[in-house]
Amino acid sequence: MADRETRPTTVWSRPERGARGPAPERSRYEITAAALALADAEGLAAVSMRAVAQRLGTGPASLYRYVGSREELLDLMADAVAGELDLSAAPSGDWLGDLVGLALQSKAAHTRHPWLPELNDRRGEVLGPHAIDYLDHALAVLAPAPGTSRQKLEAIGLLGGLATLFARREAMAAAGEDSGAGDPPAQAAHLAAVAAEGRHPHLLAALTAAGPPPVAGPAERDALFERLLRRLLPSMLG
Amino acid sequence: MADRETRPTTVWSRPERGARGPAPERSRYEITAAALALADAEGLAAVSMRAVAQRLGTGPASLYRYVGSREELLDLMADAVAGELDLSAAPSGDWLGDLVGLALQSKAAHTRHPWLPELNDRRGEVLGPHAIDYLDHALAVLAPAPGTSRQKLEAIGLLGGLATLFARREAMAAAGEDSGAGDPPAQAAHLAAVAAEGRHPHLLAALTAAGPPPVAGPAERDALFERLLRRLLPSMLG
DNA sequence: TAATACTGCGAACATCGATCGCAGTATTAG
DNA sequence: CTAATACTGCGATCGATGTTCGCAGTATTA
Repeated sequence: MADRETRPTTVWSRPERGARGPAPERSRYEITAAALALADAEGLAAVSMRAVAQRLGTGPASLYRYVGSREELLDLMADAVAGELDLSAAPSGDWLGDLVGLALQSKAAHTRHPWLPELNDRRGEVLGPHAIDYLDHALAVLAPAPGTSRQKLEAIGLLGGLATLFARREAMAAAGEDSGAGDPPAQAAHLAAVAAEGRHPHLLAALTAAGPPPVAGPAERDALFERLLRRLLPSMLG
Repeated sequence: MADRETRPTTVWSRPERGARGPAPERSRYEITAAALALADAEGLAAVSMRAVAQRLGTGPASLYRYVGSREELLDLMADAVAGELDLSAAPSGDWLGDLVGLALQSKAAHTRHPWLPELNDRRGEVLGPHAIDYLDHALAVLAPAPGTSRQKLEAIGLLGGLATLFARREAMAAAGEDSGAGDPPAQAAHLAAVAAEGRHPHLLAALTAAGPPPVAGPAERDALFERLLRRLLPSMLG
């Protein structure tokens, strides 16, 4: 009559191992690390249960003793990245500066793990322990700031989104011509060809005037990001 | 000796149909429309070649006469949404106002098609004809604005990213409690439980103080978005 | 009229996430 | 000490997915 275990919902609400049988030969951590390495090396699509299993020298079915599904593994990966952030610095009182520091760290994490946006786009994202630590830390930083709790939570959420956005744009700029394009040689050539047809005069002008290489160093990029945040955040917490 | 057709690269660089055989029974447009309807109704994951084919009353293999791969179909979908934007209004001279108008349209499109971010997160996104029209239009709007062509292209790109970001946040807020969570009941309960353990005092305080429902209407949301843009864009084109 | 280049599409393949069930092992109960 | 229990590892397998092959039929070209 017990209705079939409706759902423990998240990885973290289920115990890592039972208390009865033999000791597990692997751990969630080990599996998550393998998945992270795979994603960093070959992209998120390369993180298949089979590939992760092979990397650990076992069969795909074995992984399901540790994670309930691939989705759960992705949740673990996201939380592992959240755990990479350094929250050890105590709030300094300069909440804006502290928050900007968090944002820069977050942006750096996205640069380290370009597959993060793809991960976060899944609906119903789950907050793991590290993400919760981050949230609490950010709220601690914001304690001396004005604004309601709801405003602060929204500001923190927006902060993460902006870090993602800027990291993505910087990655694109680094990979060649910008303007929303992807592959520099092919895409730029295609754009130029289309523009040359005459129906897009402004595009043509912009492309021919593009002239000098990007030259914007990472420090400049961070500066733009920081300026935006310093302007935006106070206006959200009035 | 011809090296195996390296790659026509995009859907649009390949002719829609050959000149020899029987007339195709369907068209790229028809297929794209079916895919769009499916995505709107059941999400992007529901857009499988089989599902699209079934919706058109044919077999999966037939679709490959129109698109080279599922990826190309996704490109077509993205460009179809770009085609939903109304670019008929000529630049008014108030470039900031015109640009904000474009951004609001873009945000609305993301609200209409919640699967758009998932689409755009694929690397190497390809600009179709509608996207190119949009780009040229935005550049036309920016003609009287200060700044280099590169700055303008970057501003336009950032604009799109911000529209995506805000649309996502609004969708989350509409779907229940915010704070970066997904499923309101389960996730909020889980958060509260964790916070109650005592190690996250600021989170606990924020959650218990959350009090009144969101109440922010869509007009207010648009206003926040617009304020941000009006402040940010001029500083990017100095 | 013959050659050609296309169209529609059933059948099939590789790969994916996930489940089942069995053999083996550690814990617990009596 | 023994039996019952609840776990672990994992080969075999399932259903779904994107994609390809090859054939029968059709319109265009020579």
